[in-house]
Amino acid sequence: MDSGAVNTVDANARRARRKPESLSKIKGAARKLFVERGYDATRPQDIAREAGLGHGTFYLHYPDKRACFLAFVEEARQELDIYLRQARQPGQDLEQAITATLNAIYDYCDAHPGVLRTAMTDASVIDAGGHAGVPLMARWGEEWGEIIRDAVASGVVCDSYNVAIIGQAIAGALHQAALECARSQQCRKALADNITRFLVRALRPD
Amino acid sequence: MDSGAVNTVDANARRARRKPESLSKIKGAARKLFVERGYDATRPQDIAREAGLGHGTFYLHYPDKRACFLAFVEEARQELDIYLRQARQPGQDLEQAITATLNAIYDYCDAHPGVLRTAMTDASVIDAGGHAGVPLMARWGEEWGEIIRDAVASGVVCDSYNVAIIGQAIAGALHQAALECARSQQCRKALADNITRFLVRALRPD
Amino acid sequence: MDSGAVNTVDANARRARRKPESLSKIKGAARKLFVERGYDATRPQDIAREAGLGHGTFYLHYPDKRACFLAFVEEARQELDIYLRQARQPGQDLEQAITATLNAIYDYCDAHPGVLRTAMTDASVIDAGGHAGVPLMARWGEEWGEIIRDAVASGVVCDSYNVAIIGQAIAGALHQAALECARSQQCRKALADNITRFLVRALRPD
Amino acid sequence: MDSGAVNTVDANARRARRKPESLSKIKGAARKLFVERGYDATRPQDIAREAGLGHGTFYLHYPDKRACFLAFVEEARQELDIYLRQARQPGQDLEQAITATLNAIYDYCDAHPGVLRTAMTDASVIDAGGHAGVPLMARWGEEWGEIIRDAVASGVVCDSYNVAIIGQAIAGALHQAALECARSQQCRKALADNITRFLVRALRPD
DNA sequence: TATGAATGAGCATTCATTCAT
DNA sequence: CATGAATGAATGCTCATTCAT
Repeated sequence: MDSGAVNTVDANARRARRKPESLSKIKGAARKLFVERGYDATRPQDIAREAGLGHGTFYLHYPDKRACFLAFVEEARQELDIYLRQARQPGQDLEQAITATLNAIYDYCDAHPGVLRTAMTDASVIDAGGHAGVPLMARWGEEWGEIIRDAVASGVVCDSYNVAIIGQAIAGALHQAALECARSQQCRKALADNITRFLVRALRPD
Repeated sequence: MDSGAVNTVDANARRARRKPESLSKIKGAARKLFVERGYDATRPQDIAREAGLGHGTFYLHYPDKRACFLAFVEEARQELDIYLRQARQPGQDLEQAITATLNAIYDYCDAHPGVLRTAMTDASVIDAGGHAGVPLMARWGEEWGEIIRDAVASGVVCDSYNVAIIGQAIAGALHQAALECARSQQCRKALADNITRFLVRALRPD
Repeated sequence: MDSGAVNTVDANARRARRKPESLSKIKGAARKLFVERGYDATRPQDIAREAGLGHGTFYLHYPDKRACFLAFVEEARQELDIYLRQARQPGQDLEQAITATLNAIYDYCDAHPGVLRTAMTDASVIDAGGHAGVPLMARWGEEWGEIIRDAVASGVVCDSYNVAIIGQAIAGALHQAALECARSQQCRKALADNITRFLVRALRPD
Repeated sequence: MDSGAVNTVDANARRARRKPESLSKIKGAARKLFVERGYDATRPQDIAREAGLGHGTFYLHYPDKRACFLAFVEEARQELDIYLRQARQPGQDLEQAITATLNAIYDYCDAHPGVLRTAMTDASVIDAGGHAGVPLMARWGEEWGEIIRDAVASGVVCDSYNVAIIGQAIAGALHQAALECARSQQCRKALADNITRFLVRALRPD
C-alpha cells in the first residue's frame, strides 16, 4: 500500500517532470546553437540532436522554428531584466543609476556571452517578416524613456527633452557602443566611464 | 560590306556599352527589390527579371547574391556620404554641425525611402554569417569618432572622451532614435531638435 | 479486507467491461472524424483524443489506422445490411424489391449522413494501396448479382444476362446516380422513381 | 550569312523544343508512376528521376504535385474523348451507339492499361481535398445524359426519364461493371454484350 | 555578352507508431 | 488496461548557382 502510494507519487512526479525535462534540454540546445550559428544556420533538427532528442520532439514544444527563437529572445530579455532590477536601487543619483545599469548589462553579457547580440541581431529580421510587435531595442528604448521621465520628475534630469526620443537615443548609444567595444576588445571600464560621463552631461539639469 | 562594317562598329560600341548598361539595370532592380522585400525574399532570378534580363546575366556582374547586396549597401553609403559632405561646412560650430548632419540624413531618407533601413537591417545579418569586414553602423561610428576628434582638436568639444567609444555611441543614438521616429510617425523636427540638444550638451567643453 | 475484495470484484468487473467501453468510444470517435475529415486528415491521435482517451489506447484496439478504417467500413456495411434485409420481403415483385432497396439505402443515408460516402470514397484508396480483398462496391455488386439470380430463378427477371456483370452494373448505376443527386440536391423521389423504372425495364422478362 | 540564318533558326527551334522536351518526359514519367503506384505513393522526386531529370525540373512545369496529377487526369479524359468521338457516328441506332461507345472505352483501356482507373480512383480523393469542380465520373454522367437527351429527341429512347439522373446511372453502371470485369479477368465481349442489352432494354421506347 | 533550362542540396514540418511507466 | 512523450523516416518544395547554347 505504502509502496503503491510512493510509486504513484513517483510516477506523477516523473510524469510531470518529463515534459519540462525535454523542454529545457531543447531550450538550452536552441540557445547554444542560435548564439553560435545564428537563426538561419540553425535547423530544428540540429537543436533536437544537440539536446539528445529526436527531431519530432522539437515540435512537441514549439509550433515552429520561429516560435522557438522568439521564446529564446524573450527569455534573454527577462534574464537581463533581473540584472537590471537588481542594479537600480532607489536613492541613486543619475550617474549612479547609469553606471549601475551599464554594469548590469555588461555583467549579463559576461555571464551569457553572445546571447544579447544574437537576440537583437536576428530578432529584427524575424520580426520584420511577421508583425511580431515592438522589437527588442525599441522596448529598451521605451524603458529608458521611463527612467528619464522619472528622473525629470525628481528634478535630476533637465526637463527640456522629449523623453520618448531621448530614451531611444540612449538605448541606441549603449547598444552600438557596446557592440563596438566587443568587436575591438576594448576594456569594459573605459566603455562604462565614457558612456556614463556622456549621458550625465547630456542629461543633467541646466 | 560597308553596312557590315558599320554594323560591326555599332556592335562593338554596343558591346562596350552594354555591360555597364545591363549592370546598371541589375543594380537598379536589386535596389528596388531589396528595399521592397528584404534580402532573403529577393532571388537573383527576381532581380534579373525586374531588370528585363535573363537569369544568367546576374552572374555576369556579381559572383553571388551576397556580393550584389553588399554592393547595394556600399552604394547607399556613398550616396549618403555625398549628402553628409555637402552638409558639413568649415566654420560650423558644434550645434550647427550636428543639425546639418541630421538634416542630411533625413534628406537622404526622404529622397531614398527605405534604402538606409534595408542596408542596415539586413547587412548585419549578412555580415554575421561571414566576416565581411566592418558593418555599416560601425563605420559610421568611426566617422563620428573622427568628427569628434577634430572638434576636440578645435576646442569645441570637451577633451575627456575616448572618441572611438563616443563616436559609436553617437551613431547608435542617431540610428535608434530615427528608427523609432519612423515607427511612431513622429515629426522629424522634434527628432532633430532633441538629438541636437542632447549631443551638444554632452559634448560641449567643461 | 471486505472492501478490498469488493474493490477487486469491482475492478475485475470494470476491467472486463472497460475494454469494450474504450473500444466503443474509439469506434465512435473514429467514425465521426473519418466522416467529417476523411481518412487522410484523421490521425489516430485525433481519434483517441476525440474519444477522451490517451493516444496509446488506440493501438490497444487496432493494430494500425488502416485496420480501424476498415472496421468502420465493415460496420457501415453491416448497418446498411440490416436496413436492406428489413426492406426486402418475400413476395415482392421486381419493382417493389427495387423500390424497397433504394428506399432502404436512402433511409440509411438520412440516418447516418456521410457514412456511406466516406466508406466508399476512401475505402477504394485504402484498398488500392494494399490488397485488402473485395472493395465495398464490388461486394454490393455481388449481392445484387445474387438478388438477380434469385429473381431469374423465380422467373421475374429475364434469363439472358450474366448476373455477375449485371449485378455490378446495377450497383454502379445506383451509386453514381445517388452521388450526383446529392451533389445537385435533386429530390430523392425523382431519383428512386427513375432508377426503379430504369431497372425494371432492363430486367423484366422478354 | 546563310549558315548564320540556319543557325538562328536551329537555335530558335531547339530553344523552343527544349522546354517541351523535358515537359513531355515529366508527363510520361508521371503517367507511368501514377498508374503503377497511385497518387500518394508517387513523389515528385520519383517522377523527375524516372524522367531522367533533376528534382527541381518537376517544379519548372507544375506548381505542385496536385497540378501534375490533375493534368494527367485531364490528358486521359481528352484522349478517351477522341476514342469516343471516333466511335459515335451519325445514323447509329441506340444499340449500335452503345456498343460503339463501350468498345471505344475498352479499346482505350487496352491501349492505356490502368490509366482510366488511376485517373478516376485517385481524382476523387484529390478533388475532395480541394474544390476542383466536377469529378470525372460526374462529367461522363453528364455526357451520357446528353446522349440520351438527343436519343429521346430522335424518338429512339423512351421519353419518360429524367435524363440527368439516367445519364449518371449509365456512367456508373459502365464503370462498375468494367472495374469488376478487370478484377475478375472476365472477357470483354461478355461485358459489352450484357451491358448493351441491359441498356437497350432499359431505354428503348414503350 | 546573354540566356534560361536544369540542377540537387537543403529545409521545415508531419504523423503513424512504440514503449517505459 | 491506459498513457502520452518520444521518435525519425518521409514528404513536398525552394532557390542559388551552373552551363550548353
